[in-house]
Amino acid sequence: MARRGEVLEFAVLGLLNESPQHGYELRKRLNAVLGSWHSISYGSLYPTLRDLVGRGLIIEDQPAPNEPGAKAGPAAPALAGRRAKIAYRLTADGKEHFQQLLGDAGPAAWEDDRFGVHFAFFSDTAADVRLRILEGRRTRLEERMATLRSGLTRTRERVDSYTLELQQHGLDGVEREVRWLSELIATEQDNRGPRDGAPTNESDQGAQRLGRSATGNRPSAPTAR
Amino acid sequence: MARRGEVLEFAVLGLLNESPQHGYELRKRLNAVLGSWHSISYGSLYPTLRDLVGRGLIIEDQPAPNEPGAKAGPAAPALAGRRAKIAYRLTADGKEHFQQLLGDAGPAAWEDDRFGVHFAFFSDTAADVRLRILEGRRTRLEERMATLRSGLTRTRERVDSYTLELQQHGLDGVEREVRWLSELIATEQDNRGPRDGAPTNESDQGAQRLGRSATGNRPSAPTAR
DNA sequence: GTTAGCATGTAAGGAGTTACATGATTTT
DNA sequence: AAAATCATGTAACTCCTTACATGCTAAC
Repeated sequence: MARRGEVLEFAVLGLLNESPQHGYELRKRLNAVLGSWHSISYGSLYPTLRDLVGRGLIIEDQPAPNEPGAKAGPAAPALAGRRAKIAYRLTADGKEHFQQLLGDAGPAAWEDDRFGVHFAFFSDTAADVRLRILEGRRTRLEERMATLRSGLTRTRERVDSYTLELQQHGLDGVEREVRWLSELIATEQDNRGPRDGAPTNESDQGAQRLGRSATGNRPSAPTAR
Repeated sequence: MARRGEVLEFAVLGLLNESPQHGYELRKRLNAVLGSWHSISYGSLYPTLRDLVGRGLIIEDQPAPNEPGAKAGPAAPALAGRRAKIAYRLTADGKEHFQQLLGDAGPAAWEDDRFGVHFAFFSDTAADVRLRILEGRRTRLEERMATLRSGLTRTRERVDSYTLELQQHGLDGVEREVRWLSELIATEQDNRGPRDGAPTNESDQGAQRLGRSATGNRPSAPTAR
């Protein structure tokens, strides 16, 4: 069944949940959401869209041509013609499916590849789910930190300096990630702190002031060090 | 021609350049060298080995049945039998090819995927090549930093806080990477500073004291170094 | 004498990319 | 009218993983 990439699928549903769009537009937004690292290509996007259509999660919204002539319609100005833009939007099933994905706070949500997408749609995610994902992610990274650290103390003096440097740099990176998550978690807890567990409303506050105050990194001028 | 992954191939050649090994061992070392992130599977490794054999870069060294090949193991296993371990080692061609890969300081060497492997074998790399790779890498990342920054100032206030936070975090990460590279570059230049351009010897000093002195991150004692 | 771990391999397929092919719209 | 850019799509291929299949050796 072609089982197209789950991350890509999730991201597409999320973007279409915000507003209907056509493929070309979608791709650009996608590359922003999924980070600057790996950029999705059309050869990947369009088959995914077709797959989602096939499963009834999205539908193609062909902006009504003047004459729905399948082939030979005369090109009316603006948005008619034989090869019009295809705007995709979520079906009811698609919305439901997306909400279900959003609600998933299980281990899958804090894997390396998945976490980014989940985070990208945190504004649409329930506060408690956000918190559990952040904490799960942090635990996962703390485990990795422990592994890296023991690896480092074991191999110290046994490998050359560059390898050591690389491993240390990797460890530093993970530590930085953990600090970041801890800040986010603290912010989340602060914001729901006094008000107790009751969620205020659907897309609640809490995202409004993730002030990047005393982070520790980025001390002053960014480039001119 | 099956053109197996270039990174994997490079790493295998590099490890076999250090010492002949068999596949199982190789895989573990590989996962250390390539970082904890993506771990190579046998389904990937063995075909690569076969490919390298086919191209005459490595050969299979089947240890003679009742002659143990001086295995430096916990105990001395008398290994015999029809299905013995296959130790791979570089041929003359393989050594030459690896040296050629090591000498490449071109753009390919500072791509995301390639840089790590190049760095892992820096001890075997000429000092000037090291420097050019580090500087190229830094330039690449500075470009990315600029892109991210302009993206951030453009979209600020237009996207939700979580997306912003994610983008800012990504930018911070790249900045950190650039600082790291700058330190490494400074160290490299210090070490060859007085002595001018003449390389001292094959696997020269310079890697010996990459002191992670005043890095700025890792404020206190991480492991008790 | 059976479990656990070492060791080598293969077949199928997943997740994407590149390169190509085409057409529509806007800008110069 | 040419060029650039927007827009959609396909075929072939790459690189890697999963799951399987096999057999050897050490330890309990």
